[in-house]
Amino acid sequence: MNIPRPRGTRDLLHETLRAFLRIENAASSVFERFGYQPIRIPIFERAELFIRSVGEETDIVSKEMYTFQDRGGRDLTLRPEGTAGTARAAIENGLLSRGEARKFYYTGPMFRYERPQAGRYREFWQTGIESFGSNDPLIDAETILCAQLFLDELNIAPVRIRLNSVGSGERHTYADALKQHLQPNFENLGPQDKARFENNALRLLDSKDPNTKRMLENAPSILDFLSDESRAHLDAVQNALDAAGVKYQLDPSIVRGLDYYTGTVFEISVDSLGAQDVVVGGGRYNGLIEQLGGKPTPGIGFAAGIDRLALAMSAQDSLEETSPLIQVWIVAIGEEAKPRAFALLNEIRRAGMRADMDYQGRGVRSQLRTADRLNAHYAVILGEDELARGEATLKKMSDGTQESAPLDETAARLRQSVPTNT
RNA sequence: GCGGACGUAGCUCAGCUGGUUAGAGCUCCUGACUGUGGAUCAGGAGGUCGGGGGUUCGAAUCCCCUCGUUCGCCCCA
Repeated sequence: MNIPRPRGTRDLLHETLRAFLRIENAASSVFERFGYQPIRIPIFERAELFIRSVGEETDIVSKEMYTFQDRGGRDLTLRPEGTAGTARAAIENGLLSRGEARKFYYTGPMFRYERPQAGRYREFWQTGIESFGSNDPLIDAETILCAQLFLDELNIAPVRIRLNSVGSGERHTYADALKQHLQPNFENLGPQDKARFENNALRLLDSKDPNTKRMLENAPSILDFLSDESRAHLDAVQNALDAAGVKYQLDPSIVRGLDYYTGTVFEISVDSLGAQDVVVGGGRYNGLIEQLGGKPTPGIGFAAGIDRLALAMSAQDSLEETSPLIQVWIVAIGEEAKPRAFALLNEIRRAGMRADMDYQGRGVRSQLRTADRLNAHYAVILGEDELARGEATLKKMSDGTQESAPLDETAARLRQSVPTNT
């Protein structure tokens, strides 16, 4: 191949694309039931937006962003996630001035310069919701319910929901306590965990090093460091989830990587996926809007990975049969019949059916074979004989039966015979 | 960014320790069936053996580099 696609990008085709479209449809359907309205934001933003919101020290910003200068010398970044841009748009368009909570959902490609593997691409798709303006724990619970219904709608199961709270400022004092706990054994940590110890101690909690895990067994839990307010908020979220019958685990080791998270955080993973198994991640970000220059406004949301959901769907074989691409196939025989067949094709399409014909001058046999392969409901045969009678032959592909219809009634006849919902 | 595996036709793969024009199945096209699909049979099309370099009389096969995919780490959706 001469010019292959860039690493970590994909051409979406066939079943994969069908899965994507189904996921996007389920997303808007479910999200709108929860009162979210669609929003589309730029695919590139000023680099500064992500540095300020996601956090300069995070991996996403420090080594995974596609940042470039445009011809005017502006520093721009291909969006690595959707929350920052949505928050920016809400501020910029004055969407936060009304009293009630404002809810938005987005869908689109995101970009991160990571090492690709199954379920992780440099261009990947997310759909997500953001709710601004309320700090009610019920909104936290609702956000999780929304994610759950979304996954249910796609028949993705079983699913593991994990909940935690990182507090507002408490994560910092907790991180210090964690470091204090591990300090005596610092030399026993692996090189990777030593780096985490220095840069992002909370990350130690999901270390896979068995040695580190052992050292953490008696470590303090963030739950013990939450302020009364944070603790009460978390309790309220749990009560709401319990009341709604949601099965989840309280997991103090859940640490979200983006700096803007405060309080409630959660992740939903699917067992069938392997290493990249988190399909939904989200949480509360009460400081974000203010940080981006808006009035202090609480917020919460989640992002779902469409690529991973599609993988989970094929892994679970929950992709349903799709309707045939073509319902009616026109078979023209001979040069004189072609223009008339072409006109008839147009009428059939105008009558609302998916129809097509051969443009490669192939024989009757081949044309019918194509009709068969495309799973067309009908083949319409038009040759000298039919032209002479002013009729078309309608062949029902499922049983091979044929009937004749006057040319000017053919489209209407098909409209009645072709199954409507396919 | 780190470690491992893999890369032969559109797809799934074969090709023994390097040896003449690189194979099979499926798919596709044509015909048997001069205007009728799904079956069968016959023929055909389709390959820079991921790319580059090296070793050799000779490389799909051995070596190096590179690109890509994949598994794990990391990170995260």
